[in-house]
Amino acid sequence: TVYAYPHIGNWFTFVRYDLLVRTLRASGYEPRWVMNITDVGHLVSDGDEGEDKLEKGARREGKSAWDVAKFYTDYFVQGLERMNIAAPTYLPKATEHIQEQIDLIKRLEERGFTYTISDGVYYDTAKFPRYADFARLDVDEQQAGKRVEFNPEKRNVSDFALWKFSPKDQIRDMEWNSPWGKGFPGWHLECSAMSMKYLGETMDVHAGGIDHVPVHHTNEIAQTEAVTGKPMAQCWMHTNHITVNGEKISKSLGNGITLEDIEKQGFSLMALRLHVLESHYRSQSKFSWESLAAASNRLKDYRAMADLRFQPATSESNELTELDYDQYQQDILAALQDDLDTPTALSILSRVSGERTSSISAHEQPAFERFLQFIDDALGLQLLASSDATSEQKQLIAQRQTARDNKEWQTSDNLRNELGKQGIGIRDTEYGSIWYRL
RNA sequence: GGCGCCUUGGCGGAGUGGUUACGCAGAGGUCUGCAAAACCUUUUACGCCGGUUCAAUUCCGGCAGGCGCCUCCA
Repeated sequence: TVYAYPHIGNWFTFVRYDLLVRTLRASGYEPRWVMNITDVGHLVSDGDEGEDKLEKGARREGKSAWDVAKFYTDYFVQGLERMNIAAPTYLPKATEHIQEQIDLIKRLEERGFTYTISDGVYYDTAKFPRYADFARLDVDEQQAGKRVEFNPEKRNVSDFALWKFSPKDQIRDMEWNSPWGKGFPGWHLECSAMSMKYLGETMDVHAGGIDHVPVHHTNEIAQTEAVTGKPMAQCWMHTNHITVNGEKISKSLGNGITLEDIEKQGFSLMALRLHVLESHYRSQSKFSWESLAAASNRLKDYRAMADLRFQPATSESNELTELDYDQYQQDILAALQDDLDTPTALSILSRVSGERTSSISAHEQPAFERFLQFIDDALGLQLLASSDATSEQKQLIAQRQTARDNKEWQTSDNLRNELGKQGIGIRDTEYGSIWYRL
């Protein structure tokens, strides 16, 4: 929903979707990935009756709802790129599929699943007997109105709006004509309408946050399956949430850390990405600056390993034990294919980086580079994004070596400092001087 | 009130009925012109109480604590 800046909890989830796509690709599939943009507001009851998040956001920022949606949509798409999340095949917008949504309501209406009350057209969940099954809901025991005022016109507590009428005394930025009156679609509707358009009546995998199980996904299923009579998805993937200081992230708690905050603290977004992979998507995991720093250091090791491809390779005659990179690759892929077990995948990668700290052999270089390419494809850590040291820097390294050979320590240290200013560190190993990025 | 989840070493985080997860951090050492890095060694685990079992962190029950959902939310 594009009404505000996404926080890191959102990005955790998006990275996990990305891992699914990358794992499928590494396994020989070419998934069609649809990520829908909710650019028409949901109903809220933050005490502002008749307003929704987008309209509210617009008023807050002194713009129209359309401007707000566009602004945050653009920001979101850029964020996907910044986090190195594979580009979805389709990014359909709810506002561009109003007709499809109206058509879906018509089909539901024909089948007798709808009824109209003063503020909109509703879905009668009692007409869909399997309604509570998906989330194992105990609808009768759920306390209606405990947190939100219950609309007494609704037939059942769990009934939800398919089409909301615009308030009589108000002109909304976003509203459309429909057979039932001027208004706007309920927010569960777009997912059913757009998924059927782009993925057919049954999709292979439907992903989403764990929080959506009881309401949103339940409602999606009710809408879609009432019309198709087929399962909406073969498989559901629900990502758990992260907590910050033991609490969930929410705007009201003011702990919504953004990508900008991450960078402001001096961390790269790839460090954040690695941090996401360190926990399993089903687990509720914790975010802290300390653990992000740990991930950042870990990434530095991986990068130093990747940069070995620029260093002088050792001859084949030395004692460096050859590694079976293909085997490591297979093991990592197997871990990912096992319910996206990224923690295990990383433990294998760390084993390799622990073995390759100073040098690689000329003989294994091609396999090593294939391995790095696989890691970048599967995990998206951009290890191959770094470039070689410049020829000037390499010259300085050589000069320093000469100075050391002549025991001109002052000169040698000066050169090391100079390289350090350029972000290049030097380590003197048994294989010679190796540079790495500070 | 209803539904569900969690509790692992300094931090993060996997996993398993009997065998090192992994990462980060800490300590000591080797190496080094000095560093850095690397390498070696090292410290502390499975909330509490019962039960099942030859054996439980890993299964069962209870207790304590924490969290999530039942509003929009990743």
